Amino acid sequence: MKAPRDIPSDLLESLRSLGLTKYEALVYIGLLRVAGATATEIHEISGVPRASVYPALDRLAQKELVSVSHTTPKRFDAIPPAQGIENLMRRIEMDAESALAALDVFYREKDVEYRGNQELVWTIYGEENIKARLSDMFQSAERSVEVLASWSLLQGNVLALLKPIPQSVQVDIITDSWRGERPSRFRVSVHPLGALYEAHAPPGRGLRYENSGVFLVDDAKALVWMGSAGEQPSALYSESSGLVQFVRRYLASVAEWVAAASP
Amino acid sequence: MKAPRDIPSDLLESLRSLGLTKYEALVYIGLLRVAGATATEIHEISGVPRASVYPALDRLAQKELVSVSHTTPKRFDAIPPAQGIENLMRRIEMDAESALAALDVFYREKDVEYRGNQELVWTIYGEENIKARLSDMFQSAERSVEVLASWSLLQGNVLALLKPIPQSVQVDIITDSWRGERPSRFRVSVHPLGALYEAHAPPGRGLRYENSGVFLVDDAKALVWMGSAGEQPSALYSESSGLVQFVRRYLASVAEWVAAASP
DNA sequence: ACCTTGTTGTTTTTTTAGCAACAACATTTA
DNA sequence: TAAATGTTGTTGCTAAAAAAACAACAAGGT
Repeated sequence: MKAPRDIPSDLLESLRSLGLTKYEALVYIGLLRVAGATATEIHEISGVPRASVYPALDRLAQKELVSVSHTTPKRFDAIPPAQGIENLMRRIEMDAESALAALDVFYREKDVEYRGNQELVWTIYGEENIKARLSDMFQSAERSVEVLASWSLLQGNVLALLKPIPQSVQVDIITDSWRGERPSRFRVSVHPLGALYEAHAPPGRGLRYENSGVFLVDDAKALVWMGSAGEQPSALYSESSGLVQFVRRYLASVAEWVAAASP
Repeated sequence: MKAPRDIPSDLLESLRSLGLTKYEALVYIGLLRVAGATATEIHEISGVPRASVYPALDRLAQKELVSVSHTTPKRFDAIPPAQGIENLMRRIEMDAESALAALDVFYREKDVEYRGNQELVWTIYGEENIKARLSDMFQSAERSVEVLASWSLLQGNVLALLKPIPQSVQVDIITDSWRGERPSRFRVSVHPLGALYEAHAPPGRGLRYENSGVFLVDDAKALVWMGSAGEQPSALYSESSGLVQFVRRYLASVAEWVAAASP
C-alpha cells in the first residue's frame, strides 16, 4: 500500500484554475498512481475521506477524466494526463468563445461619453495590455515617435511594434546598447544610461533600470513602462497635458545630456 | 443613467470557469458598457454593492482586465473583451502546462498491478476519450476488426481511426448508408438498420439509433458506443469474455440477418 | 452643512471539506 | 449453516472556507 504522499500545493492551484476542486484533484492524482483502483484504495492513497471519494469520482466522470468499471466493487481508472487536461481545456476554450461572443455584444453598445478622456492618466496592468496600448499609439502616429528604453525592453517587446510606422513619421530612439544591425529607418542613439537612471531612482527601490521605458507620440500621447523585475509590469498612459509635458521635458533633457556626452 | 440590465447566467458561468467570481464578472461587463466609469457608476450599472466594487476592481486589475486612472475620483476602464479573454486564457494555459508536467511524473510511476484487468467492463465518458480508446483498439488489431455503426458515427468519428489498420487485418463494416466512394480496403455491407435498432430499443428511451455503434477487435476486445442524442456520449469497453461473447454473437446475428435480407 | 469616495469591519449565504452512521452485501469463522 | 465480521456505496449532518451583501465612517470636495 502507498502513503498519501504530499501533493505540491501549486499543482492543486493549477488544477483548481482548470475547474477542479481540491478533492477532485487529489482523487485524480491518486488514480494516476494506481490504475484501476477501488474507492477505498483511492481513499487510502489520496487521503480524501472515503465518503467524499464517491461524489468526487462522479464529478470527475462528468468531466471526462475517469472511466468506471462495472464490477463490484466498482473500479476506476484515470484518463492519461495529456488527454485529460486536453478534455478540460476544450471545455474552458468553449466557454471562452461563448463568453467572448456575449461580451462583444455589450462592448459594441459602449457609451464613449467623451468625458474629457484626454485629461486622465491611466494605469495599465500586464505586458500584453501595455503592448496593445503601445501598438495603438504607434499606429496613430502622424509626425513623431520618441522612445527612451532599455535595450532588453526594446528588443523583447517594442521593436516589433515600431515596424508598421510609416516613413513619414520621424522615429527617435535612445537606448543603452544595441545588438544586431542598426536600422537606418530610425534615428538611434546609443549611450550607457545606467548613471542616469540611478540618479533618479535609488538602487533597490523605484524604477529598476532593466525593464523600463518612456514613449511619446506626436508630443501628445505618453506612456511610461514600469517593469518591476520579475513581477507583473504596469504602465502609465496619458494624453493629458500634465503627463505629456513632463515626459516631453524629460526626453528633451535626456537627449541633450546624451548629445553632450557623446558628440 | 442605465439600468442594471440582466446578465444571462450562462455568461456568468462561462466567466466563472475562466476564473472570475460573479462580482468580478458583473463589474467587468458593466465597465464594458460605460468606458471610464467611477466606482459608483459601476455600482449603479452592474448592481454590485458599492463597497464590493472596489475589491472586485482590484482583482480585475491583477488579472489584467481593467486599467485605472489617477484622478479623483478614480476612473476605470475595461480592456476590450478579445484582449481580456486572451489574457485570462494565457494564464489558464500556463496552469495547464505546468499541471500536465507535474501529473506526468505521477503517471509514469503508475502501478500496473495486473488485476485481471481483462475481466472488467469499463464505462468511458466523453467523445474524445472514447475515440482514444477506439484508436488504441484498432492499433492493436492483429487479425480482425468488426464494426457495426450508424453512418453518422462512422463518418464523423470512426473512419479516420480505421485508416492506420494494416492490410493484414480483415476489416468488416456494417452500416445503414454510405456516402462518398466505397473504399475497397474494407468489406462494407450497407443495409437500412432502422428496424433492427428499433426492435431492441423502444423509441424515446434507450439506444438512439443515430449515434451508436459496436466494435470488436480480434474477437477479444469489444466497445459499445452509446450516443444519447445531444448529451455527452459514453461507451462500454471490455476484454472480458462476458461482454466479448455477447458482442460476438450480436454481430454474428446481425451479419446473418443482413446477408439474408440483401443477398 | 452636506454629499461622495474610498475603506474597514461584520453578517449572511454558498460552496467545499470533513465526519458519523447505516443498510446491503460479501467474507470469514464457528 | 448461522453467526460474526468486514467492506461498499449511501445519506445526512457539521465545520471550514470563500463569496456575497450590508453597515458604518473618516477624508475630502462642493
